[in-house]
Amino acid sequence: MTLGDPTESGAQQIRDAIRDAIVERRLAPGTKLSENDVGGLFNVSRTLARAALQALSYEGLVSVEKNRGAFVAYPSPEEARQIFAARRLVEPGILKSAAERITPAQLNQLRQLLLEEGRLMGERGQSARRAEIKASGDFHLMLASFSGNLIMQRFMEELVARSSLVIALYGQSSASSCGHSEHGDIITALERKEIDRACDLMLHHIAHIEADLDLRERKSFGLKEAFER
Amino acid sequence: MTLGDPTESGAQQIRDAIRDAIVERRLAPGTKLSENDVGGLFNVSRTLARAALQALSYEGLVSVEKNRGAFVAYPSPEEARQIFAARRLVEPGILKSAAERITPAQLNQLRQLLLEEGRLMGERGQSARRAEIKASGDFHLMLASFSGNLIMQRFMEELVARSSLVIALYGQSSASSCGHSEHGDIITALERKEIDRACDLMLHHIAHIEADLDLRERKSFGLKEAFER
DNA sequence: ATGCGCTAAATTGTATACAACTATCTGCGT
DNA sequence: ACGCAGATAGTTGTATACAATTTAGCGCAT
Repeated sequence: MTLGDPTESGAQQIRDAIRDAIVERRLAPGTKLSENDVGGLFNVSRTLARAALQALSYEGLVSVEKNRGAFVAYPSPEEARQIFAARRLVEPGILKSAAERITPAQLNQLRQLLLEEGRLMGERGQSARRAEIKASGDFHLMLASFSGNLIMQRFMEELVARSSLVIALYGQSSASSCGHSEHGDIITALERKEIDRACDLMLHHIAHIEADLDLRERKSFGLKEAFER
Repeated sequence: MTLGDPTESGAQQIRDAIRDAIVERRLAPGTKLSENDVGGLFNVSRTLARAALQALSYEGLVSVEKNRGAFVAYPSPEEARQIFAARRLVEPGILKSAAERITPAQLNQLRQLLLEEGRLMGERGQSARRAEIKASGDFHLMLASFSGNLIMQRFMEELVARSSLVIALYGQSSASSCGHSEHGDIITALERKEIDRACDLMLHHIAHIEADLDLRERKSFGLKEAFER
């Protein structure tokens, strides 16, 4: 996706690794992320670990409490509501912008992603489930990248990542696959240039995801288990 | 010296101070911000200076180049266009959300801000001009805060701050005062519960600001600027 | 002068050291 | 057993030290 810097700095790599772990739910909300442990895991000093955690806090994925340390964010129900309100507010506009400039090749990319998503839906197991979560988010991110607006793209990356946290906390297990057919419907509307309909479908899609939320407790992996393979 | 929020860490204070300086145009785009200088200015070590600069880079106000240091962001014309595209995409939704929950007291706050803005417009001098810029941005930020969505509020803070940079670079001098009456029109529409009209006015307002920009590629500095620092 | 290669100075990248704070444990008194 | 003061260990906050890289300066050949 972003091929700006060929060499990602140390802290950025760590940030990305932890973010993936959070988004793919290997790290549960509320998990403590001590600077020593993080640094130890990646064989770097606390300096870089700390920088990575700070970066994640700017994205809303980690909350750092003064003199107490960093934790995987544990969004409140109100926060969750605001995250989805933001998505409802923003995604139709992104979709519209993307629809105006989308190419057949890009439509094909979306179809391909949908296929992959469907394939993963059929499989069982934690790892397939994680990949499915990621693919589902990637659909929205790909649309954002097609909008041609890097700022909105980055904002969507933040919203999708935080949504994953919310779903991890409050989502019901069967919910995540619900969106699949809706993704397909949106693509179809895009192919037919029915932009308003696509926006409408998107709004309903987001509403459906949100409607499936409910309070729920999840058990967490420890930090070490999340990264050892 | 400052007996502010004790939870605000040193790095955050420095970040806020530098951000204010950038938004109020006391620091010109492209200005080098060396960690030593920043630390020296605030009597802290490079550690905190670096953290503050990193934070600002996440907000898009500072660009850090690997092994080269941090500079006040110098948004390209394309970046400028995307910033305003993002605002057009987002602000109508924010306005709508705010309109649905706004109270008479809050409408009054907006009126008050408008008054202050008008007062500053009359004055001359750099400092009044900076205050005017700030007040103009505060109008949009206040609306965002009335939307009740903290995430959108933070996003708008970023967009308004970056807009200030863009206007500093590409704005024509007489332009910034244009928006004043439009702010008033939007408030009036809000008072009359004409939400769609308010959104329309907002879109035109943003378009007007953008239309006043001279988005020509200024790839190279003038010779004078290139050597002074 | 202009351009090139080299050395020296300055700046950033990362690790370590120390200070400040928090959390945990211990031992005592009740 | 319970609660609490104080010691102890562990964690974070900040400063400093060292390594890696860039930038600036200088001499030299063309």
